[in-house]
Amino acid sequence: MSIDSVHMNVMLKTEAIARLVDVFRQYGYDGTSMAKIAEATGLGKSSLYHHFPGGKEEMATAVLDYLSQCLNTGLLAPLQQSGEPLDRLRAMNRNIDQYYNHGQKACLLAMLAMGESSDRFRTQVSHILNSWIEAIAEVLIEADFEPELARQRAEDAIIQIQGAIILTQGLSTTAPFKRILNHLPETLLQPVIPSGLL
Amino acid sequence: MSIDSVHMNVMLKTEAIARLVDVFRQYGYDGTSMAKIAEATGLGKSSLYHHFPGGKEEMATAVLDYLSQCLNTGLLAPLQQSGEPLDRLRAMNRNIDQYYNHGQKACLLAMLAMGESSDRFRTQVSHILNSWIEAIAEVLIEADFEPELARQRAEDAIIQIQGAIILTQGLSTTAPFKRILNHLPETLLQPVIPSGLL
DNA sequence: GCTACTGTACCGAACGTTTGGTACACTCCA
DNA sequence: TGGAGTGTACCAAACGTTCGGTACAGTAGC
Repeated sequence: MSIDSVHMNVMLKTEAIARLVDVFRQYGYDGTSMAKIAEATGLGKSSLYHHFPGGKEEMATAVLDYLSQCLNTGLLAPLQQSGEPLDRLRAMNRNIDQYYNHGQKACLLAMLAMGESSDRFRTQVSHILNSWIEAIAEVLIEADFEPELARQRAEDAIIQIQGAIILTQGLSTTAPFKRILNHLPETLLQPVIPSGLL
Repeated sequence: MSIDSVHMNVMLKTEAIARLVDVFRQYGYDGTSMAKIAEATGLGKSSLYHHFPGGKEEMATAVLDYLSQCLNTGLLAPLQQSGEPLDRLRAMNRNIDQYYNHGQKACLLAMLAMGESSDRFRTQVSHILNSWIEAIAEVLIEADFEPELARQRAEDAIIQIQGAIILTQGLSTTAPFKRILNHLPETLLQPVIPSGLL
């Protein structure tokens, strides 16, 4: 096998995986049939089983791996650059808004975290969520928050993003998602209110 | 048909529906097969079609109707009673914590709001979510919040609950759900901070 | 009070279709 | 010429659904 063919394979396979992301997150694991997979990738069954001997489950696993990589390069990288914490959080938000199409696109993590198939992908889902949370928490720690509070607020960020997606889909309005995303950076960096003020 | 037999039928059918709630919210719409439905209800497949001529889709619809009724009697009723707003919100929270088993049980609304089957149940899901939001908003309006802000905070409550369920399932920890639920009543009633204080 | 009829609840078995997955011969390119 | 990749045909199993039929309670007519 030459270097070129290796590159070709990787290219084509990752492109197929990239197309599968949208299929799985639109229909869920059970709702995604081999017919839909074949149509989305333009590949026949035999080709699919050639690239993914493990079948449907391996495809979903590959999709999660791909998503984890996208998370690192697209979402977390901006967080780890230099600059004001507020600016870095806003950069992440722009990517989130684009990726989820203002909350109209379902979240694959949520689809696989809930439901029958949850056990199979629990490890991967948990890993991706933790990476995301920790990346946000580190920014908050840099902004002089206590590590414990930083972790809590980072979790809150994910909670609000995921919840906003559900509400956006359930109410067929992008308003909640946009509002949450707009407030998120300032909310995360909001100073702790001394209890004496209340 | 006698009165007794009517009552028998209604009883049995709603009991079947009650059992189906957990099946649908555990496996999702696509993941719920007629075999699982038959097992959960103790009825044969053909008997199910006697009660639900519309098949699987009618069963899911019935489950959503049942859930809407449960929401009104179990969650919203405490909100509409007399008493301090804070106490009423805490009463709702206790029911939520119990119903979702500390976030370990998936939310059927979320399962049906996302995914392939979303279009079929959009109307019902939207209606249930709106009822829930409006019930919370009314409590906040009674607590002297502006209607617009009350609606926003009520939406935030649902967002946080739904997001917390996802995170709880994704991370296999009930900690986020418990923390969110504990803070929720106070957060909802937290006075608006004059911008001059920041 | 007996009979015939009706409606409801339920079931086993089968329906046709789709599922995820396999076997194998073929092409293409190094 | 040999291995990677693909198209065709195929499989058993499961899918949601329908069929024909049984059991039984209630009702009406005689």
